Amino acid sequence: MNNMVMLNHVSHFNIGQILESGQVFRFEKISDHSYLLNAKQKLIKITQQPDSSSVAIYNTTASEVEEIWMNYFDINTNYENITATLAAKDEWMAKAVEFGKGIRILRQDPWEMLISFIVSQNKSIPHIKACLKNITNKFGFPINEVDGMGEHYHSFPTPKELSRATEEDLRECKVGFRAPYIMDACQKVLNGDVILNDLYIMPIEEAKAKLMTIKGVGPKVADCILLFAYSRMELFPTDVWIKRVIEGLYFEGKDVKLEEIQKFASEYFGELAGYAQQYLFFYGRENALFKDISKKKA
DNA sequence: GTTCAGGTGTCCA
DNA sequence: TGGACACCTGAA
Repeated sequence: MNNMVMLNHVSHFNIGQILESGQVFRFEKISDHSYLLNAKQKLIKITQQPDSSSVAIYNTTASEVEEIWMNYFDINTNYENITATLAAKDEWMAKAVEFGKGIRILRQDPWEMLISFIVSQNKSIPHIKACLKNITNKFGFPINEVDGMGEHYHSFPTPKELSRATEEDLRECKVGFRAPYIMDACQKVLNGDVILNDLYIMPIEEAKAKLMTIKGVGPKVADCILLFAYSRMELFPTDVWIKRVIEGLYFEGKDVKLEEIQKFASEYFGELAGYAQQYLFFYGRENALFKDISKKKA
């Protein structure tokens, strides 16, 4: 792959941690320090040596980096204050931040996040990735080939492209009972019931309610979309993993209602709740923290 | 064979 | 208003 652009002196950037923290699905690890990332209708390879502040992006140009990837990777946000503030909360946060200090919250495409997190419900991450690959292969258009990869990659289908899919088509992509949800999302976006670009400036509760008019979008999926596409950092998407971690760390392992966890996160982490969620999720999942709690309670 | 996975819609008290 | 329960699918 040619056309390499080097990013130098990037702090709080670890490509492995960024991609493995559960916010993005269309990537592959291709070697120890290299990842292939399919996003923004591009295919790039990213290579970063351990603990290096230099990041090599292949198959791109300086102007693309300026126009697309700087924003996508949120390079201009200074994570120094964010990590320092969160680490000062308590010793667990300090550990979580230290463990995932190279995490950044990406600025991804709202439509792709909408479909991705509809698919994500009640699925494991490898399965989510497989379903999204099926969908892109079937309904996206081919993008540039990669040397020696022997595989064609496809862009994420637009609402119009995906609206061609029948329920049967979608079930062939192994999305199961989520097929009608995807069709409803296509329809509401295409007919203007939900205008994704409007959500950037909409009050947070209104934006969330708007997303939840789509079938298959509940509070957790809406929070993920608003955090990972719209950078609404005050949100704290609460899934089974993060629920266990919060219960384990801050509620003595007791079963706590969703609302109570959200209330706690909002009061304790404030505007940084979304970042805290990412650090805790990554820390909790990589270390399988409190994985047994739900079993013991049952 | 059973259970569980980054939840949500539906039904019923 | 809130608590069960089912739901595609496939991996463990």
